[in-house]
Amino acid sequence: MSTPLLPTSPLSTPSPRRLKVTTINVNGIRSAIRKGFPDWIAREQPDVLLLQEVRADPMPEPFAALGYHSLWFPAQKAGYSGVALLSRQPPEDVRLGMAHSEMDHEGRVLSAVVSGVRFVSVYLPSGSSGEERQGFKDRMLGDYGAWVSGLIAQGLPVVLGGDYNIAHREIDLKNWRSNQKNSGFLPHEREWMTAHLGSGLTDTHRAWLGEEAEYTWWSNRANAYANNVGWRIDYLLAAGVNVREVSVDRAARLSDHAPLSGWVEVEG
Amino acid sequence: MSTPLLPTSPLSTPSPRRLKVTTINVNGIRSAIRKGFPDWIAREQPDVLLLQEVRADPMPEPFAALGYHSLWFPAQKAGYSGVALLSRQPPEDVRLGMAHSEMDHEGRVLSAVVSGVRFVSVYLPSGSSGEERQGFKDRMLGDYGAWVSGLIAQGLPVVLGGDYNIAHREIDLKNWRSNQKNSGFLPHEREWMTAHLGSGLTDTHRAWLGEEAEYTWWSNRANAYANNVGWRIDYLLAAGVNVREVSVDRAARLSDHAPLSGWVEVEG
DNA sequence: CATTCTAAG
DNA sequence: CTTAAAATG
Repeated sequence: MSTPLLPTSPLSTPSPRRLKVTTINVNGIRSAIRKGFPDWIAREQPDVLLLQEVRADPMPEPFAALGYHSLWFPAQKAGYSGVALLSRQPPEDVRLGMAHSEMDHEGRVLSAVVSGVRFVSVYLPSGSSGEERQGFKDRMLGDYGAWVSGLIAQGLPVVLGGDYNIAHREIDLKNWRSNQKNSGFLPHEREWMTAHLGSGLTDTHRAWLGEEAEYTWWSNRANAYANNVGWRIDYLLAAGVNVREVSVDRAARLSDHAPLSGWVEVEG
Repeated sequence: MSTPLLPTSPLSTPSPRRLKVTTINVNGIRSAIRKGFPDWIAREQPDVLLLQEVRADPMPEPFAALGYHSLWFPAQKAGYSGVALLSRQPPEDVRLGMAHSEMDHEGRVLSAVVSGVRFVSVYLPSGSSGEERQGFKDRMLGDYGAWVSGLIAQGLPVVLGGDYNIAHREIDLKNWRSNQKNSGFLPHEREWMTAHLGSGLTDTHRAWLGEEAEYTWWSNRANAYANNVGWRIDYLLAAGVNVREVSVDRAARLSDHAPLSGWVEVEG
């Protein structure tokens, strides 16, 4: 993972040619740790981890022992939301939040530069608890989309990983017909997602895996996981950089979401 | 457990000559059920069960299937306190509470007559969370003591079972020296207990088992149970009736308290 | 259905 | 340390 083939300036940190990135909604970092998250990390060796719904205050820390720097942006309300970023290399130009009081009070966006790529961990609101939160979600989509456009315009390659709480297309959930009026598959949410991708982002999962139905989240109710009644609501989106070998680890069972990983090709 | 040896009037319910009574602080009836309380009941076959800290709203009901009538007196605050009485025979002259708004809002006393004996399930307040609750406990001790005296004066035999949150004597807790300033072993609490017993009640545990150190509660902290660092704060007290074969089932592990049982000798 | 936090003991 | 409930997903 170091770069023995290329000369590096004496002062620069040795940079890998490619970085493995994983995004996962952990639905409580404590729960994920109990379910073997540290072992999973030791096995999979991601260079960058983007976590959502950390829901811990304070953040538990078995990650330093695994060799990671860690950034953590909790919600103001204890036990709710919160995102984190773990990286093997020291993160640079760290930004906690997106300079948006409503999003930032709920700990929904955190970003930092690793190996010249800006990584973003994002957890977009759920609208499933009712009208009020759906309205909030809708407003946040607009503001977040604009913020991402601005980020891309800054010129650095960008990798966004997180839980968008939106399935984009019919292929992205098991029962699309019965969910057309449910939050997460509403027509305007899908249209927003199309526009978001249109702002210069690649849906790397689709780009690598093609038109296969593959999900990243299964409800805890009924037997959704066993019956593979799932939704693809977690994304790894990229601008100005290639992400290859994208994969969903359906078997991990670290939370109700599956980890989504890929290899980011960085400048040597 | 029926009374084949004595003639009964045709209209009366057949009465056993003696009743097995058990008192236990279940620290959450749902938790106790998970830990095998129904099996314990099926094995031990108590005729009357006096439960404290039921902490359920609504009361779960696997007890009808075991052949029990059930009475339940919850606190106003969900998930807090609450007492219950289960009996094989239909309970008579049921009294929910002790006509004392503070005690009754917290679901601390419930009583009913079974086989001519008045059984009381009582959960006296803990003072361990601070001054305010200690003050409350102290006031309740006075009022409860007076209420019991009145009950005894009514002439029916009385069996009181419950969590008093007081260890009476030095023999009643492992570390009496270090606990002399802690709620549950304060001098004035111990004196109240002496006076309470003096109002005509027998501490049936001591009467049957003598001066052996035996506890009914072990803190969940540290390794109190394994090290038998316990307190005797649960009692089976009797007035006007004999209770024999009193025993503590230390091995039951249905909650942080042990069930305390005895045989009540009733009129045939 | 699963999670964390809370209050309480 | 353990519990039940609350809020949230």
